[in-house]
Parts: sequence; C-alpha cells; structure tokens
Amino acid sequence: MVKNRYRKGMARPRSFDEDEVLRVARDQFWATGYAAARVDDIAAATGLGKGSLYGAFGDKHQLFLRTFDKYSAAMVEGVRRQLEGPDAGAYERLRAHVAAVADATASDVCRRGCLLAKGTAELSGQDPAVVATARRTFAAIEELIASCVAGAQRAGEIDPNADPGHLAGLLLAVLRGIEALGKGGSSPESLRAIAETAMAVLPRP
Amino acid sequence: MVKNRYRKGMARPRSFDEDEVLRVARDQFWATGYAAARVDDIAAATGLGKGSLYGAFGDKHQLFLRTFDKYSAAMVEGVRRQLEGPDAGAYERLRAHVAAVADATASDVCRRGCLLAKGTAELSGQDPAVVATARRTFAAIEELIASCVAGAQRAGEIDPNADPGHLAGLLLAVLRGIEALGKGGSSPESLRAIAETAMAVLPRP
DNA sequence: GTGGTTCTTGACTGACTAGTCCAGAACGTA
DNA sequence: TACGTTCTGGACTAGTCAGTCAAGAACCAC
Repeated sequence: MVKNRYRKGMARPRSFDEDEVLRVARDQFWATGYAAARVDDIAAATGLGKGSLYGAFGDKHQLFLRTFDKYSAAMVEGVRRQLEGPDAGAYERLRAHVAAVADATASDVCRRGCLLAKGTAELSGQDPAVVATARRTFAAIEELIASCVAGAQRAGEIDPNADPGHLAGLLLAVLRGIEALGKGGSSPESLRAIAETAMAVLPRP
Repeated sequence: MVKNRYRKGMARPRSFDEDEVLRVARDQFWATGYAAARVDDIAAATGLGKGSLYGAFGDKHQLFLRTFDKYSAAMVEGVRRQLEGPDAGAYERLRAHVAAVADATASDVCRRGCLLAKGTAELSGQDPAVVATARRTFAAIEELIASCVAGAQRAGEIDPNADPGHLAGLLLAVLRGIEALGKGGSSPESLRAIAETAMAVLPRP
C-alpha cells in the first residue's frame, strides 16, 4: 500500500501513524455518517493537512472504505475471540456473546451503534463495495456462530438434530436486531430480555 | 396544520396535494438518506418551487420528520392489518407476517430497505425526534406482535406458559435483523430460512 | 554538503446547497 | 371589478465542501 522503498536519496518519511489516522477518521464517520462527515473535520481531528490525507488515502470515499473494512475485520476478530474454543464451554460462550452484544448496545449512551450497521444502512443502495464488505462480514460471523452451535451440540447442550446453520442465521439476525432496536431507543432491560429469550428458545437435547 | 380558513377575500389555494408531495419527498430521503438528499431534487421531483416547499413544510429537517413519522405510522398500520384478528388464525398470521417481511426484504432489488431503519441508523445519534419516533413505532409493533402471540397461546398453538412479551421482543428483533441483513446483501434463501427458523423455535404447547 | 525523492501545510478553486425573497398569479368577497 | 390574502416560481445569497496545488520541509545516499 505505502511505498517504503525509495529509489535514490531516501525521501521524507510519514510523520503520522496510518492506523491512528484511520481510527480518528472512523470515529468521525461513525459519529455523523458518511455523507455528513467533513474531510476538513477529519483533517483537523487527525492534525494532518488535507494534502497529506489525500496523498495517503485518496479521496473521502476511499478513506471511508478503509475505515469500514478495518472496522468490519476487527469486529469479526472480536467475535472469534469470544466464540472460538473447546466444545465443552461452547454453549456458555454463545450465551455470553449474545448477552455482551445486548449489554454493549444498551450502554451505548451516544447511540452511535455499530459502524457496520450504520454504514450499510446509509450506503448499501449506492455502494457495492459497502455491500460486499457487509456480506463478507455477516457471513464470517454467521460461520463463527455456526461452529459454536455445533460445538454446543457435540457437548450435548443443544439438540443435535437441529441445523446449526439455521440456528446461526437466526442468532445473527437477533444480534443485528438488538443493534437496530438499540439505536431506536429500546430500553436496556428489553434488549437484555431479547438476548435471554433468544438463548432460551434454542432447542435443548 | 394547513390553514384553510381565510380571513377576508379567500386567498390563492394550494396547487399541490400535501400527501403526494410527502410521498415524493419520502422517496428522495429513502433513496439517498437524509444528509445526501437535496432540497432542489425534492422540489424538482415534486414539481414545486422551493418557495412553496419551504412555505408549506418549513425546512429540510421538518420535511424529513413529516415523511418519517408518516412512514412509521403507515408501517404500524400495515403490521396491524396483518396481525389483528381472531385467536383461531393468530399463529398463521404471525407466521405469514414474518415470512412476508423476509420476502419483502429479499425482493428489495434496489436495497433501499426500510426507511425507519435507515433514518434511525443515520440520525439516532443526533436527532431526538427520530429516536422518539423509532421508539414509539417499535413499541407499537411489539405490542401488536405480543397480542398476536397471546392469541396463538389461547388458540393452543404456542406454549401458554411462555411470556408473550418476551417472545414478541424476540420476534421484533428477528424482524429488524432480517431487515439489516437484507441491506447487507444476504441471500433471499437465508432470509427466508431465518424467518422459518424463528417460527420453528417458538415453544409449542 | 548536494541531490533526488516524498511528505506537509493551508490557501485556493469551483461546484454545490439550504434557505430567502419578491414580483406576479390565483383565488373569494364585497 | 377592485381588494386582501396566500401561493408560486425561480433567481439570488451566503456559506460550505471536496479536492488541488505550489512552495517549502525532512530525509538518506552519495
């Protein structure tokens, strides 16, 4: 991405950390959405001049996609950390994850929600790259949930006759629904109740 | 809202239908989101001059809230029509409704999704009026689902020991999740599978 | 040092946008 | 028909925004 090899006479090096700039830019897009975010604000927040920003990342759209992809990848990694593990604790990990999403959504005071959801809602109709990232991310998370469900089935905590893919799809929908309802102002208690009910209705052996 | 009583010498009447203008404006906001929608485009699409638009509806924000509230109210009415009725068919109405949401989301080619979800995702962090409308709308729909669940319980199609409020909350989350996943490019089949699985896991008597 | 390269800064541009304003149009009443 | 009122259309304003550019800064190899 960035050329670190110089031909002759090494040139002036970057004075900023690319990841840090992406984090700050992400927060700007996150707070206001893509269309309402201002490149001038991002430049000010990062302390960079606009020239550096454009030189390093291209235009506003490319910068957004970078932050969006990075956020989505980090999200998948976060889910992986919460769900992967031995069959023995699979059901409990699943339960804890669903509860954690509800808690995080409930305690999101500034109601900025999930950037993946926000970006997808705003841009999916106009930006195929956003749709592609969203689809990839949802598929990866669903796969992680399905693996965890299968582990819980092997451990005898979920009905082994159920289709783990179907249950994973349902749970993913519930998670995304909790996120959507949270942004709509649902109470913390009702979000937590949804998480508990979702686990309660899973078929036991 | 609109003054139709004139004091002396009746004045020039509106040459447009307010509902029709709101419909067109809604489609503009729906297609691009709030921030990216242009008042000039709305004026052009409605055929009105900007003066008339501002005179009748105030500014862009007020116009959006009008379309947003109207959309939300219509949505609640639509759900009511699908769910209200005698206990006998309650379960089937519920099943049909969940399936209908999945189908509608799956066949939304232009991926514009639900305006309530889109508007809430974009503006909930900055606009209390949007949050208020979203909360009210979600609460109304959840209430309708809860009534339908209770009917299905009385009809002996859902476990009467289950809490209808909890099941309604779960189903509402699934519906909003289907909508979110649909905008993320999930396949029609997987959306329909989620709808079926959600109904399948409801506790039977 | 000197040269060659890339990075930085912020003023600048051109396009676009929300909102205003006003001259004239369209009405019912007297 | 003349009047008072509200509606209409679109030109206009003031401000905002994404993106560019040029002059200089920082760096290493030689």
